[in-house]
Amino acid sequence: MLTTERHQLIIKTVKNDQTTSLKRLVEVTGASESTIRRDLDQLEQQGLLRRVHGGASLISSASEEPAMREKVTKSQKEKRLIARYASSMVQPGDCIFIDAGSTTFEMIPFLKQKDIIVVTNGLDHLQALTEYNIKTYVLGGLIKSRTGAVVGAGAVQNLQQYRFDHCFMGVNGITIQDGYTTPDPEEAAIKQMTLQLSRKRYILADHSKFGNVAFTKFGDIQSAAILTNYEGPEINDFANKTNIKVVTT
Amino acid sequence: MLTTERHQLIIKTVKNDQTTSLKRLVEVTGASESTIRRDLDQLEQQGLLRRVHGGASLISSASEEPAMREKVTKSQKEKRLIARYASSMVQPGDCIFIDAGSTTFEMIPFLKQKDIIVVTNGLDHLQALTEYNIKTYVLGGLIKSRTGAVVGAGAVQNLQQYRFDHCFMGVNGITIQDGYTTPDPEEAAIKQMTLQLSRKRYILADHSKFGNVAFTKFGDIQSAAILTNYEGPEINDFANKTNIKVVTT
DNA sequence: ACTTTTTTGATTGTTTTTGATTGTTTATGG
DNA sequence: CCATAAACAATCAAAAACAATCAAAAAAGT
Repeated sequence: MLTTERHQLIIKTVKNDQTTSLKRLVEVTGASESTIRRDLDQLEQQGLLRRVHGGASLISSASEEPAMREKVTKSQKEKRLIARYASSMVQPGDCIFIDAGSTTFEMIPFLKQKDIIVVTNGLDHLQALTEYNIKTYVLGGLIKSRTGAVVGAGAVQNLQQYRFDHCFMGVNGITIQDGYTTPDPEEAAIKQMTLQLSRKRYILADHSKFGNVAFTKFGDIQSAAILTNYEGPEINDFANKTNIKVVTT
Repeated sequence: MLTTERHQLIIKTVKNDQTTSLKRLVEVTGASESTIRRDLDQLEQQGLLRRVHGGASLISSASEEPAMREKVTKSQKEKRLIARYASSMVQPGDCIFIDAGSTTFEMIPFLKQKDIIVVTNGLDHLQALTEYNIKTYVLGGLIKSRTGAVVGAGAVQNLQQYRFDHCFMGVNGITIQDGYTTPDPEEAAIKQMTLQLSRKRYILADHSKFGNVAFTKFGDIQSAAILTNYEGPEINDFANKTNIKVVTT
């Protein structure tokens, strides 16, 4: 049986039974426990079901959109890999900031049951965070409708009441010369302030971000550590300036 | 039987019987007393039922708080009618506060192209507001995952930087004696502060809210105008205390 | 045909869940 | 008020489920 076939079968079974035991899935598919566990991990990552002790259940909310969830793109896989590594930096009890953006969004499933406090300016993140029962604060301020991010002077001010163990930021451009850059000055202001308020600072950037320069700079290279999957030759130049972790698997 | 399944079964049984003995739950689920006790602990923690000596009962009505998605379909037509009238109070250029909750949510489509600024503490409102291209500020603070509302001390503080032409609030209970009440003290604090910051104050309440008293009071009857579809005889008593508009069509 | 990569299932030790047992608290009837 | 029984919380060891690891099998690439 093909992996994708098996995934389909699992989803179908869970949909049908509302909640299904791992043993039953082993029976239905004929695969081993290990394989089913791996499958459930993946399917949960894709938001198609929820793992529970002993099996799997439907996603709690009625927001099940079987066809809506598109297939995982390549860049999404890269982002998820980086996000997974980033999440491993987070320890129980930490207070962290998660920036708006698609890369940082991928961190959320990996933060489940970490017993942490999250502050974010990404509206898309909120639903996911609360669904995973993660204690979440939203930054107050103007909503930039195009990106679903909270920005503006009020947001910067609101931010200053918090202090973070870690912050995880997205970025649009990284070069040695120009540091970290992003198109929107409003969002840059948030990022800049967040960097100041955090003990440990991480930039999440897939390979496509390297060598680009966007409109607004929000930090020098050395102002944060870089988590990436970029393996180009210039990596060493960056490594001389700051911590950089290349995530490959 | 999976833990999740058993939890579902317990909730279903309690909902059905209003109050259930531990022994009965042992029979129904086939689990041991110890397990059921642990389950009840957890479910009580989640606010889904209340433990009593010998078993469990439904959450008492005063602090009951139906989850958001249950509320939506209930008496949506009534709410929409009230919400439409409420929206007609809003003039171009106004800055308004829209409270979290299903009734106020219905206002949003009627605010399209009004050229206004909206502040809200309802996460569910945000997506709708931005979709209608309404300039929106979100209140910063802790997210209460059950209702999707922003609450907490930070939120109250954050609120104080704003002043509103109008505020539109939901409510759980209205009586002459006890004024406006709501189950959650945290949300009540937000409502109370909002009332202070607004020039014109409106409570949106369908008929089911009249005569109820919830746990926390956030205002006297005269502290806001009431918009409702309730046509009972006591309406005149309320009318003596405050402005009340009965929306019928 | 051979190497490399991916997938799979078995095995490991660890964590979570469970039911029995303990002694303590609470309700109730005399 | 006391005695008694039921309900309770706390503890513990067994069982189930788990994540992590590894080598074999399958698939893909050369």
